[in-house]
Amino acid sequence: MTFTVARGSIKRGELARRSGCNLETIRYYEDVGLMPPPARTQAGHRLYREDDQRRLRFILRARELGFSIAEIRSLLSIIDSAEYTCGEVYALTQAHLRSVSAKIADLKKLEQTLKTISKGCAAGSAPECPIVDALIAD
Amino acid sequence: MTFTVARGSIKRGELARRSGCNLETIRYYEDVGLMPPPARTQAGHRLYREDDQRRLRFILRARELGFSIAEIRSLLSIIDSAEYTCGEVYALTQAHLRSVSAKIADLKKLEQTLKTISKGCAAGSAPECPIVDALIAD
DNA sequence: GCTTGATCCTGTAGTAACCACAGACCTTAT
DNA sequence: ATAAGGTCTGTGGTTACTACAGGATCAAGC
Repeated sequence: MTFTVARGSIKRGELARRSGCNLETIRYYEDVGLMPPPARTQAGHRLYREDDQRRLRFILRARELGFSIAEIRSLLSIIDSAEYTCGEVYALTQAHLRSVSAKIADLKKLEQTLKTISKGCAAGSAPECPIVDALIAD
Repeated sequence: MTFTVARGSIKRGELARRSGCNLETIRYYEDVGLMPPPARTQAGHRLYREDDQRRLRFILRARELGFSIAEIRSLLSIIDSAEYTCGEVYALTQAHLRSVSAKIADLKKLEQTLKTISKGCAAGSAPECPIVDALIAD
């Protein structure tokens, strides 16, 4: 007896190839509840449809934009609710934007400090190092 | 029989309080080889001296500046070598500075993208969301 | 019908940099 | 003498994956 895979359905390896996602990561997203448990073949092989592919694309893009798994879970649960409003998605996006901006500000301060403490350094062969001094000082 | 703790030596809790470091983190830094195994009391309680405190301050400051444990290990091994030269420390610092600057650049691009995709959003109650569209689009 | 190589399955362990807890032991003060 | 608090060790949890190991299944060729 032969079973044919449902029209348009693909297995995990193919989904990984198409999305550029790591094979194991797809299973991970299923484990943490971002991807729904997919249909299976008789033998237990996962079968993904068009909308699974769209959902994975969404997740991957959101990750690229620095959203955490928890944030994406929130985004998806909003979107999954039959009648989501754009305002909720907007609010989450703005919150994330604020945290990104804050991180940039922090790193800039850090960059400045690193520049300052390395300024006094001749990078020479002398054992006196203003960088080390700056790191030890309180 | 009574043993008195060596003059100036303090135990882990006191070191944590003075440095602002978490108690367990001190043990962690010992485990990963940033802090040397300290002297112990008869009962096995750790005893830290002045230079241990300086070393911990160095580590904590370097962490604040975003150096990884591995980077700090390198810095410390340079400094620990009897005759280190300032040039080596300088090189590591510059490398770190470059990676910080790169991270800033990345985050700025991200910030820009987030601003762009949320610009078209009215944050209204309509179920059409340009943010979601942007996240799904490839 | 059978073999071979690719793909798939599951569960587990590893990564970075910690933090927190349990259960035992020690110290200090009353 | 005892109670409170500090310290010890080992282990498990966190985030977002990635990488196996060992076994089952699939597709193709002979």
